[in-house]
Amino acid sequence: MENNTERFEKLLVKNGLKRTAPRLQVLEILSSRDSATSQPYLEQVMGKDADRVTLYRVLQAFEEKGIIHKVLDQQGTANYAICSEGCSAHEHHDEHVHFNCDNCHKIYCLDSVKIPALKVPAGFKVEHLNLIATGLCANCSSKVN
Amino acid sequence: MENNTERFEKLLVKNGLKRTAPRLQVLEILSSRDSATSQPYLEQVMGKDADRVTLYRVLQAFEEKGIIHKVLDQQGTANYAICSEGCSAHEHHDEHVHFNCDNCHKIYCLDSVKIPALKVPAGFKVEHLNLIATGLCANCSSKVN
DNA sequence: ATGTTAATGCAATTATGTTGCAAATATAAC
DNA sequence: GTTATATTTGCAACATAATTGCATTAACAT
Ligand SMILES: [Mn+2]
Ligand SMILES: [Mn+2]
Ligand SMILES: [Zn+2]
Ligand SMILES: [Zn+2]
Repeated sequence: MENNTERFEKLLVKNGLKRTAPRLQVLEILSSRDSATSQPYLEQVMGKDADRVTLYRVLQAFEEKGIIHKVLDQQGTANYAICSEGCSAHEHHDEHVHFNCDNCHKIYCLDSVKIPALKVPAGFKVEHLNLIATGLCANCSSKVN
Repeated sequence: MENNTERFEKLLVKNGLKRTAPRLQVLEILSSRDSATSQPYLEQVMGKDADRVTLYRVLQAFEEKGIIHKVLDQQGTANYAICSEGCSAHEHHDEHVHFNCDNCHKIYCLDSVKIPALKVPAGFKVEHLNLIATGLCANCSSKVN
C-alpha cells in the first residue's frame, strides 16, 4: 500500500512536473479536505512555507495539467478541488454541480449530480456549463434545523 | 409616453432611494446595453462623474433593492444587469441562465432559459441555482464561422 | 427656508492576482 | 559524485478590485 506522498510524486512525474515541496504540500492539503479549498485558506495554511506567487503558479500548473479544477464561489473567490475523473492537460471532465453552503461557505463537488443539457436560443454555441447551487449543506441543515 | 429619466426616477423613489446623478447615470448605462455590464466598464464610462466608492455603493444598493442583479463571469469579474421581472428587496427572481461568450466576453441574460430543477444528495437544501454557460454568442459564432 | 437624513467624495487600507528577473534546485547526463 | 540544464522558486514591484471611516454635501420632508 503506497502512501500519499508516493502517489503525489507519481502524479507530478506523470505530468512532467518536478517534485517540489510546495507542490506536494498543496496536494496534501487539497486531498485531506472534503470540500474545495479556497486560495486564501491555502495561502494561510502554507504560511511561509511558500511564497504567494509560488502558490498561484502551482495552482495554475495543476489546473492546466488537469490535476485540479477551479470553482469560483458566489463572492468570486477561487476555490480548488482535486479532479476525480480522467482529466488531463487536454480536457477537463468536471461538469458536475457545485454546492456553495450559505452557512459554512464550503464548496462541495457533487460528483454524482451532472449538469442537465440546455436548450439555448438560436446561434449560441454552448461549450461548457457551470452550475453552482447555494443553500445549506447536509452538515449545516441538520444543525440549524 | 414617459422618458427613461422619468421611469428611473420613479424606480428610485419607489425603492426609497434618493434621485441622485450617479444613480440615474448607472441606470441609464445599464439599460442602454444588450448584455450585462462589468464594474470596470462602468467605472471607466462614469469617469470622474462619480467616485469609485460611490459606484460600488450604488451597485450594492440597487442589488439589495432588487433593481439589478450581479453575475460573476468566468474570471470572477462582477457584471450587472437590470432585473426584468418582479424582483424586490425581499427576493430576486433571476434564475435564468447566463451566457458568457469566450470571444467578446459579453454576458447575456437568457431570460427565456430557465434553470432545470436538480436532484441533490440527501441533506442538501438548495436555495438558489446559478448556471453560467460559456461558448460563442450568436454574434460571434456567425462571424467566426 | 430650514433641519434631518441619506449620499457622496476622499484618503487610507486590504485582498487578490500578475510580471520580470535573479537565485536556487530538481533531475538528467556524465 | 559531479556537472550541466531547464524548471521552479522567491522577491520586489505593480495592477486591480473592493472596503472602511469620516467629513462634506445634497436631497427632500416639514
Ligand atoms: Mn468540482
Ligand atoms: Mn441575468
Ligand atoms: Zn455548510
Ligand atoms: Zn460574443
